[in-house]
Amino acid sequence: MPKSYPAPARFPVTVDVVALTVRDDALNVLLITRLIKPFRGALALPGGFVLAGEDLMTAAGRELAEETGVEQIPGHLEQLGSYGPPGRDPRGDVLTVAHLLLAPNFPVLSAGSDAEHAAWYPVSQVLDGDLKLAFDHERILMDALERAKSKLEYSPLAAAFCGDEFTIAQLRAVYEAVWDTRLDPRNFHRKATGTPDFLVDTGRTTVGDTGRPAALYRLAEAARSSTGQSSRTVLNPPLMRP
Amino acid sequence: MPKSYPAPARFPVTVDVVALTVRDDALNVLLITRLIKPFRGALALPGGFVLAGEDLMTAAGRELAEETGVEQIPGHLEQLGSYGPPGRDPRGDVLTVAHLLLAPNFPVLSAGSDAEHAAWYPVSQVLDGDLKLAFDHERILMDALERAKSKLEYSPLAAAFCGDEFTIAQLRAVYEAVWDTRLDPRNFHRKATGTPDFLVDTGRTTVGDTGRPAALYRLAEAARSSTGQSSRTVLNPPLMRP
DNA sequence: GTTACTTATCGTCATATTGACAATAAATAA
DNA sequence: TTATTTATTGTCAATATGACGATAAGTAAC
Repeated sequence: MPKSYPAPARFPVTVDVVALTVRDDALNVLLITRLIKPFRGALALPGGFVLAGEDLMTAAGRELAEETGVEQIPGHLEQLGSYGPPGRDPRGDVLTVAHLLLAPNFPVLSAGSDAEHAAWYPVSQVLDGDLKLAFDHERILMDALERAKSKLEYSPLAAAFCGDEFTIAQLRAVYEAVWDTRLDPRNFHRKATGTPDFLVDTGRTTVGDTGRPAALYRLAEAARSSTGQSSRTVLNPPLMRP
Repeated sequence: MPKSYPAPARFPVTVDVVALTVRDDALNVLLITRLIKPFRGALALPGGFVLAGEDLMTAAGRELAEETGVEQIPGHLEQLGSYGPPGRDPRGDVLTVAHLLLAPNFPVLSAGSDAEHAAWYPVSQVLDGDLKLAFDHERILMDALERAKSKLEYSPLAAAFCGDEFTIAQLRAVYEAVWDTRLDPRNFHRKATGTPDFLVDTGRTTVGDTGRPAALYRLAEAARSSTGQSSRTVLNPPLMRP
């Protein structure tokens, strides 16, 4: 690619992770409290520098692991987009590749005193302006939210917020939290169970809860293989926001 | 974001552009013939190094201009995604931020002998294996194609392939070329003209062509403002692939 | 045990959208 | 004037959606 004349500038490259989950029927995002120089004490997305020879997705997973203590990537991780370099880090031109993690509510390591403390925060607090984020992380979060919302429309990725098995109501709660709307339980049930290649009935049901036991479903195999960036829609027709 | 221990590696960063257009009812991609070291003589996506202090989108537009001679960005440019660093460039770890351009059929500069020669190539030739691309550019192209296909479903971006004014048939030809399918002209007409905030009738028509003159439309103002990455769907309900 | 309550699931119906295809409109070509 | 071509308007059945009634199957209260 180089012509020859422009000096191939080199940039520090970081990966950031917008980790989303649903806790208490509300969408939450994982944030760390910065302990060092720029924006010290402020909240920020977890992330860090990409190491030489390291894959972007790997780096994102590693940073997530370092700052939360999770062993395996606990949900669906995908690339969101790249930001910068200019004007986003007071230390200079830093390019960041943001990632999106959709995961079940996993516990974050209660870090020791000198590690950056990670915790879940309701997204609504950021939207309301109650929480300020460092760098351009608020913008990245906004892009992540829009991505997550639209992903739920055309892909089976809502299930990434649930465990391996889940009820239709739990799946609906995910849609309601991410979209910040209420959905009719009966119509949602019809749509979710009626969409081909989406859910399979495990035959088992919940027990002990109040109300009628709910059937437990899992993602269909066809929906599980939605790996790379360029996976074809599975939800057809899509499940659109009201 | 840095802990302190891992040395913040710096990477050369390039931008690549997957420029797509419709020529003779077929989807084409802009490729350059490499004149230098790695993959010399092979076809590749236009692109080049990001300069210090330069914005990614700006860099993509600049590289496109340098290699085709276009003055202004001739269509819709958006970020596609980032690739690498490891294992994609024999010269070392290079991170590339791929971009997607959807544009009308614009003429490329017939470059002099020592400049990299850019030209349109039917995408089908790449898909058929008749053309081999340098680096991981084939994979990037595949991702771009899937992105373009899905963009046409829920955004008004098909119009980016047309000029300022266009007929319904021209718009349909875009969908047919990108999706590689045939669409019923009558149903398409109904859908395109019936979708709110999509098209506005200019009142004028084509002249001189064979057959009945067609009404000329332009993009509605609401659809024009679909700028950033996170623009909300305009086509609602979407126009899905068959 | 019954009865009340709660959540899950099935059913109904009007409306909107889609796909298939007939018919008409308005130009050019013969 | 007639044939040909492309554009545009309709029709109709099948499908999907939104609103909401009714039933099922548990737990909680008495």
